[in-house]
Amino acid sequence: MSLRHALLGQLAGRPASGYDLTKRFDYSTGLVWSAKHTQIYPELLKMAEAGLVTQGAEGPRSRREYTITDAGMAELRRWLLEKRPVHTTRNETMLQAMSLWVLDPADALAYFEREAGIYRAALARLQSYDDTQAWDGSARDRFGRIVLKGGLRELEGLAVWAEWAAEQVRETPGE
Amino acid sequence: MSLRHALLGQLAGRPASGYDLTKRFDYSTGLVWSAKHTQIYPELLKMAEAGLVTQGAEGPRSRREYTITDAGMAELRRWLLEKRPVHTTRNETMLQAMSLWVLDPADALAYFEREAGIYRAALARLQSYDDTQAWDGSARDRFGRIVLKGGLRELEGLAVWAEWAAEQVRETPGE
DNA sequence: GCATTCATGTAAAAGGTTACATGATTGG
DNA sequence: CCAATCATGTAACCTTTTACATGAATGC
Repeated sequence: MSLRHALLGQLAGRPASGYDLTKRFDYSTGLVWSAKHTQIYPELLKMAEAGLVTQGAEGPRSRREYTITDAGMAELRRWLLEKRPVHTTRNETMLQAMSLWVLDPADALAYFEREAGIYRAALARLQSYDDTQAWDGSARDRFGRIVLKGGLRELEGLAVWAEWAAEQVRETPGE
Repeated sequence: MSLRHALLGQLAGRPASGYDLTKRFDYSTGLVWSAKHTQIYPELLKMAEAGLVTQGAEGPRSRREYTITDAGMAELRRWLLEKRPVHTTRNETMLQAMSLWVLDPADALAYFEREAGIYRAALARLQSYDDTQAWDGSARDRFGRIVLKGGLRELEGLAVWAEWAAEQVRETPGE
């Protein structure tokens, strides 16, 4: 139930609505975990039922802000201390890359070049997000920064890999 | 429907049984995509119905080998050429890392140290797999090697990141 | 003979995506 | 006034995991 804990982690910082949280899953949090609003709204309702969050007063356009409770904070801590993270990764680019030998080398080359471009663009986008962030020295900020640096490193690694892969295909075109 | 194409990609190299494929998802293929036998067996049956693979004669212990058909190869190529890979990643370690500021610094430090150890161990395991592989010069092998190098790079990046994160926590222990 | 590995499946539950649906507020 | 954005939700479907279930062959 990682989505629940992802939401608790966000709400531990400050109260937020489902809409706010959805937007965050589109950029900062989404770097690391993804979720759609169709999954977030029902989950927040269930979390309120379970007493992990409380619904505040309704704002304009029936905006509902959720605040984490003591029980919610306790559950978040329990998850961090007890639940070992799952390390299985899913990388659809690398999954496709494994099978590219069935294509013409020119198509495989185009594949890696396109992917390299996508990774470079994502890297540039995240870099500029990093640059525009006003980092205070709070603990929350420091850990946010640690994760962001991890994301930057990861994207750069993938970009370099895709570029190297393209080079490999270029160097050995025929069988 | 990535599982279906992951299986087609494997079968494009040589025929295999559900059991063989399951084992591969535990190490080589599993680096990039994961699946359990409970998902693989029904999927192979559906793929046979769809004419993408054919079931060979039964071996000992009702072992069933599947061979890719021309239609299966065509579908694999179509997927590689037309389906853009999904780039959303899920990294539960980084998801937890975002919230570690709610814990005592000592617990956060222990978290990163443990993760660094896990990544180093996974890296060593994959490195030795790489070393023991007898790479021929075939196209299939070359692309397999490209993906393996990508996996090594990724794991090393994560190990270095976790070590750096631990260092960050050590350097700024209090608020 | 017995433990391990090989080998295949089903069913229920959980997690996640896509399609559908609605309405309020803000800014130009 | 009108477009864009804010804001919330349901239902159907697909994907993935967990639990249950069974039996044959191999190696010691």
